[in-house]
Amino acid sequence: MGKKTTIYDIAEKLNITAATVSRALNGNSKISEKTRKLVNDTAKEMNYEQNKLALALKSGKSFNVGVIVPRIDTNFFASVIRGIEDELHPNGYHVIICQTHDQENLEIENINSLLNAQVDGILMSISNSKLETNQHFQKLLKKGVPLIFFDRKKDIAGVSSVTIDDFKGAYEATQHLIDQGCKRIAHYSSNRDILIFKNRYLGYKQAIIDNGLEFDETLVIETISKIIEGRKITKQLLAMKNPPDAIFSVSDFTALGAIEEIKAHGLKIPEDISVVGFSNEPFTRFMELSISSVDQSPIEMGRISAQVFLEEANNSKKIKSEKQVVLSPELIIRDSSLKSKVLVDN
Amino acid sequence: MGKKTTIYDIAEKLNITAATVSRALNGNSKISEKTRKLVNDTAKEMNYEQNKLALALKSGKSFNVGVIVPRIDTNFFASVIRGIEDELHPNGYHVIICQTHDQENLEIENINSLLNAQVDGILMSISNSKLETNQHFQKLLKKGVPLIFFDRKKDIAGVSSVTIDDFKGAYEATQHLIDQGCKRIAHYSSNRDILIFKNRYLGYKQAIIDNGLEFDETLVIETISKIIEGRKITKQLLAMKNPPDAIFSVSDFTALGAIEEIKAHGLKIPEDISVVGFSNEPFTRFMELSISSVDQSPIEMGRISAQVFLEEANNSKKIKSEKQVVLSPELIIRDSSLKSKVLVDN
DNA sequence: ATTAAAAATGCAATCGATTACAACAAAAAT
DNA sequence: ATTTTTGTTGTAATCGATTGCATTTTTAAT
Repeated sequence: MGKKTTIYDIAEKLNITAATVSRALNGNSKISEKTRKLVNDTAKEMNYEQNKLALALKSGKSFNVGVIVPRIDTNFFASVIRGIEDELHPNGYHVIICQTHDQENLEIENINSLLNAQVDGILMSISNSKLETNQHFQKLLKKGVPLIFFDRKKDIAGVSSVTIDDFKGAYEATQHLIDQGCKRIAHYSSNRDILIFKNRYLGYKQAIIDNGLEFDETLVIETISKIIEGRKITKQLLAMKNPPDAIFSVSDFTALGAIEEIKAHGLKIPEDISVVGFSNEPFTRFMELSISSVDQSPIEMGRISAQVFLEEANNSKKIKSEKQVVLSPELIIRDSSLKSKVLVDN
Repeated sequence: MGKKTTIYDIAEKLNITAATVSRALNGNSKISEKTRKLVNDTAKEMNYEQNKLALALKSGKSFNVGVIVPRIDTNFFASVIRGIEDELHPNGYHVIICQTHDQENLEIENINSLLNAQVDGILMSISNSKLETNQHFQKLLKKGVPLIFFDRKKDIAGVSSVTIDDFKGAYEATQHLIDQGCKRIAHYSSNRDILIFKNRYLGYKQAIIDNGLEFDETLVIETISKIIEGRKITKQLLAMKNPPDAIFSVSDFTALGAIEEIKAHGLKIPEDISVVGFSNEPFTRFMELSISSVDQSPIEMGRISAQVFLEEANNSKKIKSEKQVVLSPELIIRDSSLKSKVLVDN
């Protein structure tokens, strides 16, 4: 079992001091070319590897960052994490993943746990809960640990964020439906205490108003992102005396449920009812009837979040920079909402 | 900015030694009830939090484990990681994620990097490459760092693994196709240097032979897990003078490509050609034409991998236990391969 | 050949917690 | 009252790397 070699081992072998070895290895101070080469060579020869823990203890930096998401096994979050990883890894950082399962107590636990692990920063998407406390975030700020929100953010002074322009995404999706001739557009929403869902609602509403259509609050339904829920509420809508001729959903999953239910009723998509989802989950692309959706470029979101973190981490601690990056969403028009192919092809 | 309080701060305030504080906090030695309570109370009062880095340096344990996967943004790996997380987190461990992008050099880099970060163990699925070196794994073993393979494993003495019975999964899938009356079953394979793909191939072959069908090597095609590749090779197969009447693919993605291509040729599924995939990716379930597939229970796989790690980590280091856990796959029969619904419903 | 200036290296403390071992106190045994 | 035992706490080293300051060596200048 190979005991790890330390700088002391190298020092001993070379009859010099660990301090010299350290400096030589780091190329920092003024060390003679001769000993520098000597040290580097013997280090290689002895298979020396810097002990990051000792470094971390001394410097107070662990080169670990925490990432907290509701769950990891959805394409969106997995992709964001991938983006973060891709950006951070070349910079020597490692990513520690935590899941909240959308429970705020787990969110608090995770933050404490990561803090305890001495992470250099935390990137997170807040959990879906109505609790109003910000204590755990304040704790981070007080300790000077960089905190970056992505996607699901909260407006907190001193906290940077990377999101997409949800208002715009929703506005464009709705405008697109209107352009297709739709007049009664339903909106499948979610917990509007969370900014992204609120903004999507507002974007939808504004597009309706700007186009001189009637805004009907009964067509706005708050639900959760599950296929079965999409079916349920669609069934209810279709039973109305005056059912909608389009659906704009904040979730691809409820959009899928809607499509299933609409088909089950023998109605045609997009002719009778057009559907647009949100998130551009992979499955929307290769369905038999592909689903229009709003892309959030999750990998990009992850990369940028990581960049924002790196900036804050490298900044002189004094300057509390707060950066709000807003990415542009991209409406992906597919079968489920495209009535007039000719118009687009031209 | 709250400077973290250390055991020295507590010691100073209480006019005792840091050693005593440490002992009191850990409840280990024989410390008088009085001082123990006193220490614990003031610790709480001063918001003391143990510095894990110092502990890690002293003990050599970081309570971090590394997880290496080809990529994180696929449902299978994301789900495995979720299982690992769910199991490890309650035990005080954190998970550090690395991706290889299926490049062996990155695999080696990641291992070194994790080793450098002093992880207490590594759980991984090997990268898809034909390189024959095991040096980086041997290095881990030599250092006594527990290594656990999941899904994509290699047979290395001293390394535990958690996989599914790929042979069985493939055998059952093929048997199912035969039961449906298929006689010429193609097999979309992948790099068979990787055990899981080799075993799926063998399971497929055995089922063919056991049922007295002709085994035709030209129907076995090695490819990579992409929709477009599935389309390509399917196009070739359909151009044969004697095309297959079924396809068993080691990947849901190539299976999807096959389905697209078959439809494009005006053939019917499953009547003309039946299709079964592998992995039970979420999209297979809610396609218009749902795809039969073999479920690998990824979350379970992750959980068990984590459990195996915990056992090894807690074992007296001397005993080099090697554990091979094999989970049972589950064939999920859906539209793409079910010709005779009546038979099943009865 | 001396001395001043510059370059290279050593010394020792530090980061925060743990733990043999020593030392002291209090209680028990003689 | 003295010794032994037991129970508590202190001392100091350790984990591995970094770094301000002191010291030595080398080079340049007089």
